Amino acid sequence: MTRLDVAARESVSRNVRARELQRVAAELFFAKGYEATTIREIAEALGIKSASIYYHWENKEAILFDLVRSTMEQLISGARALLEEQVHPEQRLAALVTNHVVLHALRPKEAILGETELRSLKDERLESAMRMRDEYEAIVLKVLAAGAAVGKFEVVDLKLTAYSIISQCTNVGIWYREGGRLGLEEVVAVYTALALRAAGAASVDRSTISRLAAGASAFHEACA
Amino acid sequence: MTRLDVAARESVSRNVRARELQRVAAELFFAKGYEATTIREIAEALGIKSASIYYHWENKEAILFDLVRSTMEQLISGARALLEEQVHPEQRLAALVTNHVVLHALRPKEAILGETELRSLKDERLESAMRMRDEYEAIVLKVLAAGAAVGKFEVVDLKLTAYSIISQCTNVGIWYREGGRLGLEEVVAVYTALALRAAGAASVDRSTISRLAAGASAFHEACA
Amino acid sequence: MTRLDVAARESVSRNVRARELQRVAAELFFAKGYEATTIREIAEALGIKSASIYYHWENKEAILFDLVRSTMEQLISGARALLEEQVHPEQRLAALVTNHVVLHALRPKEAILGETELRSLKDERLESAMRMRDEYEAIVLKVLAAGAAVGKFEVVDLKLTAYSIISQCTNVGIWYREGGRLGLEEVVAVYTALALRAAGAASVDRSTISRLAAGASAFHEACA
Amino acid sequence: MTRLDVAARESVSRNVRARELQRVAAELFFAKGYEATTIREIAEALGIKSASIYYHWENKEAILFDLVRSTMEQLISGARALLEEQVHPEQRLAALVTNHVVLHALRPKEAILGETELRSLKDERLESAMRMRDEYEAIVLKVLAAGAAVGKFEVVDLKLTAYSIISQCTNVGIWYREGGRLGLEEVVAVYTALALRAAGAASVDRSTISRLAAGASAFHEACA
DNA sequence: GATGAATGAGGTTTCATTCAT
DNA sequence: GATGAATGAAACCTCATTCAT
Repeated sequence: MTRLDVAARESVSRNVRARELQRVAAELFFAKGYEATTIREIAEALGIKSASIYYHWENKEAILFDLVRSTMEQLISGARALLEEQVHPEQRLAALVTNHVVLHALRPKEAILGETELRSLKDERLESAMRMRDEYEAIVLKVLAAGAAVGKFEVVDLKLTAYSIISQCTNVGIWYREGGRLGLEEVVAVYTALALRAAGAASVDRSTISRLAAGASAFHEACA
Repeated sequence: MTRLDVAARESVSRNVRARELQRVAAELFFAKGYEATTIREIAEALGIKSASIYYHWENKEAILFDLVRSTMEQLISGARALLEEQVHPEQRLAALVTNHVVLHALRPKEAILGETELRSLKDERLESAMRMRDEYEAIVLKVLAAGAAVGKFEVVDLKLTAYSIISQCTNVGIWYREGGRLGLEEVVAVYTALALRAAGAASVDRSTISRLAAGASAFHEACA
Repeated sequence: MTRLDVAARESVSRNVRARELQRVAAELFFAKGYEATTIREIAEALGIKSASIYYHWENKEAILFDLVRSTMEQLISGARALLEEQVHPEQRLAALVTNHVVLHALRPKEAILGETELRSLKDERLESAMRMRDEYEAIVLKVLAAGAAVGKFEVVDLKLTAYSIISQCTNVGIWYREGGRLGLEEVVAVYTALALRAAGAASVDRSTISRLAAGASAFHEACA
Repeated sequence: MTRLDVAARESVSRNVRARELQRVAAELFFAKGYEATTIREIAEALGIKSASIYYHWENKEAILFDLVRSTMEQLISGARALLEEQVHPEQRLAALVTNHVVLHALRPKEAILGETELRSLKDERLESAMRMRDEYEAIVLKVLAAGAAVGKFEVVDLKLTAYSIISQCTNVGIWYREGGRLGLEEVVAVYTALALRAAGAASVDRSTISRLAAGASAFHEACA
């Protein structure tokens, strides 16, 4: 084995550990909340001792922050990627909704932490997370404002509509389960319809939904 | 002073203490979360020692449960009271939205705990709280279903629409502040419009909004 | 029992606890060092659980600081009290030495912590302790300088002589034990002789030593 | 390169590493104390990982012991070397003081550990270190006793005088810095004067001081 | 009604040390 | 020679809760 092989394998194994911990921590944080979850529980779920966690992470808050940051980054970059190919305001809004819904459906536990556990972050980590959240909100607001500006949307209140759309799409993570009553594309279709209604916009046809859902799924599955 | 007078005064002062604690605890639970809030902090905010809390409450969980129960009861009874006078599906949905928005605007800290801190309740208390939540959801679902049945609503998906409406109305507690950009009636108007759009329903006129907002305010202020 | 009685008894019992802890902590810090002493050991020596320590003290550092502060205050106030009655430079220096030696002989474990464990204090507590140490050094320096100014002392180097006298007197705590080879007054006599030699001063007669030793003993025993 | 050359080179590089670690460890132990210093800090200061320390040293205590032993050996062998050439009691005492002061001035951090951190050693290492300390004390006592026996010293108390001289000379390490108010020879002069006064002895002339200081400096610099 | 004092349980984190590579 | 990863032990400290007064 060459030196590079060793380095590569080490890097892989480090990533594997990190991924594993993120999965386990997200599960526990989602189920019990960050504060109610102990480092020991995370370690036990990983099959290691709690002290070993500290070789990889600075402290408990860093674990939460890693999760929040990585999902927020994925949310934002997914939004940007899907928006790039859309021109019409309705399709742009549909793209945003699809991205949001797909991420929250595929990684519900991780994705929701950015909403529910932000208050457990402190100082720089809190600021950093809030900056990302603001960045995402700005993207949504911009799409709504642009559609309203060209007369395609009839928005009751810009900010409140944005909040409503975001919060209703976030909801998907609470109830959606693979193999449930609705397939992922159908869920996307429902939330897109609701969002377009909230924006006072015309609906988009099903083929657009299909295309967007496929794109979003590909993007977010590649991230995992 | 008769025996009864003493009892009455004690009961009143007990209620006063209880109200005070509920206010303080809601504030802290809202700001830091239930798990991150300590009994000592609550006691300090009340100007007493932590041991004294246990004269009034069985334990920490009971404090949370009291808050959750009282706001859920208020939410449900408010909804029933406002619905009683409405006949048309649109007005009935508007009544639900108004009730929800007004309660969350007037008592944001208490009202949101039923969403965010439910998972800290256990056993019977958790079941009891979940039963109330289900009861409230059933009311919303029934209004939506009735409107759809008579062809006044065009609902994409019953359950998802209900969730959407509830979650977007709950949002109001996060940003609404008395004396802010929008007055309470305007906020009600916005959320009613959004909810009617989500339900695929015709809009209601402003005078209805005014009447409902006034009724809901009266109801919930009387509770406080 | 009246209210005042209760308050008095409580205050007494609090002081008793505090005294007890200071004795026990001084013993352990002296024997093993501050860092090597655990809160549990202190608690066990007191017959309580480690958590109980935190009802009385903010943290471990506060225990050390309490010890350091109280002995430094006693050292300084003892020096001031004994100096008040002395006029001649030799007697003033003898008074300083007597005070220092007696305190370190009576409370060796507490007294030495201000030298050996200062570095474990941090921030304000460290600054506060260093301010007291500087204050004490200034007293010694002033006495030496005054004696030199009137030609009664022949000081090789002011600062180094002060350090030497202080450090050799501090030494007493390491070996002196009640009932040992030398009685307290004899020890005072030895260290006074050494200090006067170090300062290039005439010796003082034994009756002065006796008087000073008695005064210092009375003062410091009253403190305990 | 022969086998022996390799061994020699290894031995040299091992010594270089060892010297480096001793310097770094002494610095940290001096600044923060042995207990408060971590193996990781030592490793970081050396630019290696903490696990690597264990290739060179058995454990943390061994690092401290190595430091204590090497400086104590140097203190004792320096004392013996300087005493060899002195005959008169005053000069012999001056030689002891010079040796002590010079070592503590040149290697203050290492030298003081034998006083302050002895209690962190255990079992054989503690006994070994205490034996060396006793050996050194015996040398000082012998010089004092010999001077007193021939009537050149007027000692108040043999043991206490020895302790006083040792402790005041040890002090030099706390405040002396190269390039400060006093040069090394002046410092030696001051402490020699103080020691001779403490012993009730006549002073020695400056040329003796110069000679002793030069000899001690040469000896201890050669050790480094 | 209130609280001083205490405590059991357990939390996060640190640290010296080990060992396979 | 060096280190990544892990760990046992234990440190400090927190907190809900109890109970005698």
